[in-house]
Amino acid sequence: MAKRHRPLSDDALDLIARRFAVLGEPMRLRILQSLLTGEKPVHRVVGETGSTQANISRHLQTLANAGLVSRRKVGLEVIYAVADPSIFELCTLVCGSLEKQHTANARIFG
Amino acid sequence: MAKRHRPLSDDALDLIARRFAVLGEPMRLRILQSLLTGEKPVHRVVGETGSTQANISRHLQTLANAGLVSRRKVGLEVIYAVADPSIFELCTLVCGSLEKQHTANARIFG
DNA sequence: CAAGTGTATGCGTGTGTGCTCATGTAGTAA
DNA sequence: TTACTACATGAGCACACACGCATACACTTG
Repeated sequence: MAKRHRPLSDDALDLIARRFAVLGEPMRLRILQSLLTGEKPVHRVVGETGSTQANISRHLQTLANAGLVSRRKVGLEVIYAVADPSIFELCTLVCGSLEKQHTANARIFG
Repeated sequence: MAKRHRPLSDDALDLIARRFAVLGEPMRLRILQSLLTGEKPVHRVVGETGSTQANISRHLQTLANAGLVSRRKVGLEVIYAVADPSIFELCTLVCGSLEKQHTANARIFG
């Protein structure tokens, strides 16, 4: 621990930014939240998110390309699952930060 | 701790996604990395990032609107500083995840 | 006042991408 | 084979936004 940070290369920053960008779409977060309760086929994610099958399929592909979800074919269905649990740590961190901002604003404007 | 997660509302997911999106631009990460070594005026960030003054100014405004950096005017200069240290925890988490993916890929393709 | 420095912003452009509609592809079952 | 289900994908549209250029604004100094 307490490792001193050298500045990251531009390529590294591009990769990090890319991951953040993938998580920066509300629909994809909804998909991940749907997968939080367990792996499921596409049509179930479609049902839980209330979006189009085409749209969900594309977002799932984006998530899979980023290595955030895994793909497994079973008969007719393609079953997706969260492949990188760090996602939820990230969301938890952001939630905490947002709550802190909110209470700070409440102190100012409340 | 070990609080069970209720599903987040769509509004909450929008806020979280917004924060990820703000961090999802390489240039903004470079700006934050520049501010990592301490608060500094705009023109110094411009020098360290090698981008345009107009561009940096706009990105800094985006970061400030998201509450990630603070703004402080001193004479002619406007001095920005990181306002939310959780940013770096987020980046550290992502870095760890990316490294893990990389070594996994190395095992497969190496 | 005028001149110079440091930031912000209006405008136009190009690019990326989220969404929908329609169609294609794979697998199952009759 | 045909018919049906589950998923992927091509085409087109619309919108957001990163960027550069020029200009406006804020502040200091002469």
